[in-house]
Amino acid sequence: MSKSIYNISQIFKNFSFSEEKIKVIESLFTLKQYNKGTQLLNANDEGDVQFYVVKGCLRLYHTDDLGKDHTVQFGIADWWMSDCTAFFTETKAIMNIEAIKDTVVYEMSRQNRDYLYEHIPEIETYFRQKLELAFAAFQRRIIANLSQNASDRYLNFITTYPDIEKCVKNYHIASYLGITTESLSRIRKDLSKQ
Amino acid sequence: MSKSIYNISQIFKNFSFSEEKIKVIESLFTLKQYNKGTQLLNANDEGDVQFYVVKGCLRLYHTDDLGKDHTVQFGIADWWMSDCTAFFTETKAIMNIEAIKDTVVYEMSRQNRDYLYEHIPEIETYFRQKLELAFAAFQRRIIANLSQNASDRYLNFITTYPDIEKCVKNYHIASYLGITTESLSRIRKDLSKQ
DNA sequence: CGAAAATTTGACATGACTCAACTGGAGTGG
DNA sequence: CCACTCCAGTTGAGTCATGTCAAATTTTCG
Repeated sequence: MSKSIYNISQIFKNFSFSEEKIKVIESLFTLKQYNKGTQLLNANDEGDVQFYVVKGCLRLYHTDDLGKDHTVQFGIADWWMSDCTAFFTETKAIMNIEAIKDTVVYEMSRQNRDYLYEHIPEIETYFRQKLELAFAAFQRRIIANLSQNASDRYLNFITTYPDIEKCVKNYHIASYLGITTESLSRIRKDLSKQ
Repeated sequence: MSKSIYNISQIFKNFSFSEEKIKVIESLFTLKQYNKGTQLLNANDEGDVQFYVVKGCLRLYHTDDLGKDHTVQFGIADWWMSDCTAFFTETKAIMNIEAIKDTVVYEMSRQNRDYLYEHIPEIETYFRQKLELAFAAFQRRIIANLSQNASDRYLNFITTYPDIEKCVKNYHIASYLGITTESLSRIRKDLSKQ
């Protein structure tokens, strides 16, 4: 059996699983490599897969009726990413996921997740904790969206997620902040004056 | 022992717990009644309590530097409510919770939650599922905030949460949508013309 | 009924958008 | 090494959605 340079156990580094359990988990995750620009999920697909980012950067976004993109989340190393409405409620995807850098992921199907929940209870604890932190972060994002102007949201973003800023184009940041690229450009100009 | 008209088992209606387990759970939840206008949580409090709304309506909101309120969530019957950043990361509260109607809740401390996770694994499944749905809803809320104008967000809100609309003042809705009460008033006027 | 709270209205200000044009850099090929 | 193209980012002028502030009106409730 060939040994990958990537290892499942890094995902569950806070849990000490036996070799045996690791093997079970390994058999239910699929390691994949996507080139920059590749779509991993499209609206109306079955959204029955979750992605764990090992390396690179993914973008989760919604395309509205006018064809405009709106970025919901970026995903870099050690983040999980999915259209949660589709994945959790077993409906078709309403969002898209694309690789905005060459990216290595582990994919896990909903079916395999259910199997793991049943056979390795710690997995449920792991995902419960991940969800708790992600949900708390989204509550804070809602507050930022409601209470800050575009300039403050931009500053908030680049200080909260400096690692993401390095990966993404300005037009991605604009789409995440809910502003146009032109506005972001003007904001950056104003900030650089001071 | 007096029998309350409220019952823990309604919370876990999808789980069939033994009488014994129900008793354990019951001993770890505190039934409380709050009058309209009461603060259940204030920023800088220990945010180590979660509220399950039995009846009434709660509002989770953030107060910014200028003293303005921004509503993160409303909670009506069968919803859980907390400052998740505080509750999950064991930090001080950054949000406030108030009763906007006379409200009956079950309170559960973080400590009691941990006890339950350890002794009744189904509880972890219950909260994992609740979190999944709540997180998916927040992903959709982010999309709405990014892609819709104020009028569409208002229509979206009142059709998605008609039960909440009945409970809350227009200025609460405005604060949830991220607009002023004056703007909401004008939006309602325009919509009523058609 | 009367006071306080909530909502509406008007006049004006402003932050962000739109559209179009322009700049600059990265790559490509002759 | 230059010319060309493509993509990302910037700039300018005008517009629009929403905010601000003050006042009027309506609703709620003791």
